[in-house]
Amino acid sequence: MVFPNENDYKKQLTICDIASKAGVSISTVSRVINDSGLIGKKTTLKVQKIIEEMCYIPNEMARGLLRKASKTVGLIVPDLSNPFFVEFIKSVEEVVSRNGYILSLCNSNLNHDKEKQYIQQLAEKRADGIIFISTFVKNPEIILRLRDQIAIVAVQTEIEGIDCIETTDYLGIIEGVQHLIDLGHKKIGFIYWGPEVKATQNRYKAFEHALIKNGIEVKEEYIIAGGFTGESGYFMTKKLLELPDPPTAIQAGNDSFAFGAYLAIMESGLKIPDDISIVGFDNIMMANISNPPLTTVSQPIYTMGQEAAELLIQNISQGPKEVNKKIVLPTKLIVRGSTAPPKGE
Amino acid sequence: MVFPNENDYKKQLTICDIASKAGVSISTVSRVINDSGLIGKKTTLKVQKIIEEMCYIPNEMARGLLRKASKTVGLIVPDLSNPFFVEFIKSVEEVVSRNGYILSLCNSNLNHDKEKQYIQQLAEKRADGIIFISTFVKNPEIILRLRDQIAIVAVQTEIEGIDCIETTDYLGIIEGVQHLIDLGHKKIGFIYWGPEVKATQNRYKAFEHALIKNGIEVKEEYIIAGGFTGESGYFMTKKLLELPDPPTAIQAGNDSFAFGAYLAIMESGLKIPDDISIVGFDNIMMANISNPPLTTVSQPIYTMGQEAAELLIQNISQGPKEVNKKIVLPTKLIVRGSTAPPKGE
DNA sequence: GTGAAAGCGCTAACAC
DNA sequence: GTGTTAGCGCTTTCAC
Repeated sequence: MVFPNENDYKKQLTICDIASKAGVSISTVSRVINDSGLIGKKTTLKVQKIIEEMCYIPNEMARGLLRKASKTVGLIVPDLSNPFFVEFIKSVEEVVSRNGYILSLCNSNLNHDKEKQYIQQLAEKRADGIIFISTFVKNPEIILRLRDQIAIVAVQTEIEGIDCIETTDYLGIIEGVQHLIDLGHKKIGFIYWGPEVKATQNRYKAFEHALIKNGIEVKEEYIIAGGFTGESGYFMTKKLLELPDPPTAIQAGNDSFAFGAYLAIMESGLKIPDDISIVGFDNIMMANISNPPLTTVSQPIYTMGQEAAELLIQNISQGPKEVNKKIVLPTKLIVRGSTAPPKGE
Repeated sequence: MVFPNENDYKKQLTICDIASKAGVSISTVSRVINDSGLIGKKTTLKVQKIIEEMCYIPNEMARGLLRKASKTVGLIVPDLSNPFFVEFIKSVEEVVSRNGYILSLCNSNLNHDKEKQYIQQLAEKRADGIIFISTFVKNPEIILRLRDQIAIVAVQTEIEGIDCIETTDYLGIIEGVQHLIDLGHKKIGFIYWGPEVKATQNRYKAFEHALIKNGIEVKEEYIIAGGFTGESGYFMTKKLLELPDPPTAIQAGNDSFAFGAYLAIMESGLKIPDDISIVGFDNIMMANISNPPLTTVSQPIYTMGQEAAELLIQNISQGPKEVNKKIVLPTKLIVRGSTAPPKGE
């Protein structure tokens, strides 16, 4: 180690060093840094020059302690291997950083304990706000209690008393399934995360709804839950294909699963959409460039991130409100090349 | 607003509240929280119960001010739309969070000013460490100066005096290009970020080297730089295809560009690999499931992230060392379906 | 215009 | 075992 004394490393310049070097008081330096406009031009210039020369960097922790703000917002996502969340992160990061905040990224991996631990950590760090997307939230009380200290926005996760960004995903799934039915499909599979995740539970109900509305029996073996990793779309589809009477079409709970399905189908020697049709959900970038291009239900990913971040920042500056806000964004079916009538029609 | 007085919101419980409620001193509470083992069982239990009941959350900013540690590490990436970086982030996040740190994600978008601003912000927050990957780093002095205060690890970016994680990417590109040459290609295009980014500059040199070694002329019009957004692979390839005598094969600087190339080629009605061969670089997940599967040079993405994070954490606890460490990880050509001999061979 | 001084919430000697 | 006290680096009244 370069420094024999552990404390020499980490010895940082403080406002006092600048003050004494400049021959002024620390309050003067502080005022210059925060350009309060109260300090004379000459002093200001002198202090600024010394700060520059000595490479002084203000300590945001000390500042934050006093101001009760950390200029940090946390973002808790369930799965980094799903491009949908990455595009969401990207748009949140953009807004947040433009407003001077830094993003703390927390990947819960759909693990409830990890999620809880992250919330605790963010609270200890006194994050100014937290955005959740598609989470478990088994214990909403934890979040509700934080609400008085930390601004919170939930995306695709309805929590009583918390502002949220939703989409018309219920209708979206119905549209997707209806498209399949209109093409002539009757044996339709559904692959999704599972009922534990609020965001997808809703989509399952929509799937059921669409079938029932069209007088099609809901077959339990066509519904596969439990996709908690990146490749689960692949495994869920394999299960579907191994069925004695496999479905002729699959509605996926998200595009990531749809592409997992692509792989399983390619492997089994079947052709999309000739042998089997696929409808995705989200409309991630890849949906457009895959082969065949994916028919999917689009969600306005970019707008969702933007709205979430803007709402959060607004909440940070205004404190908790009495009525909680809910923004609903539209979904839309986009027909591309992965859907066709079933064979023999 | 719920709270008429702005200060009531944000009023947080402190160690003092707990102490007075428990009828002990604040140091006792502090000791219980940090389970120093010095406090009697009965007192410990009593204090813990009160902390639980009152939902007290320690203030990490106050703690950090004293301990000179923020339990935060920053990660600066150039482009979130490239899956390579996302996989990298994922593996860094995993290691970092397992060690009790929180990840501050900074997307520079290959913008030099933004990168600089992020570094400043992370320094102000007193991040315990920073990981850079494939950055500009126009002014290494800034980083070098921070080195005494903040642990730093650079990935695919050599900076004098900074620990780094490299791969044999020079050899990797040579292997990729050699594969193309061995197949019979002589007209080979190269699409990459550009010479400003150190990580890719190196790959360009390797490309040149491979051609020269085989006695093939380096044609300037076959080398396209300037891919700074997600879709640039697409645009760069279009330029290549519009040439009067277009290349029969393309070596891409990364897989993201390779898939942009796929799109441009599909659009122009050509077939991969029949009409044109593509070699990627990175071996992102998608390379395996694309159609055709992408021949590419793999980098051990997951290991790179892991090694970077572990090295950083080690540096954090040990302080700067005299000799800087350099870890070199292997690349490997993976031949899949996107390469074939040129037409008419 | 500028300085002195009182904390922000916490940890860690140092006492007893 | 537990309490007292002195700061960590900064902002912000309140003086002058």
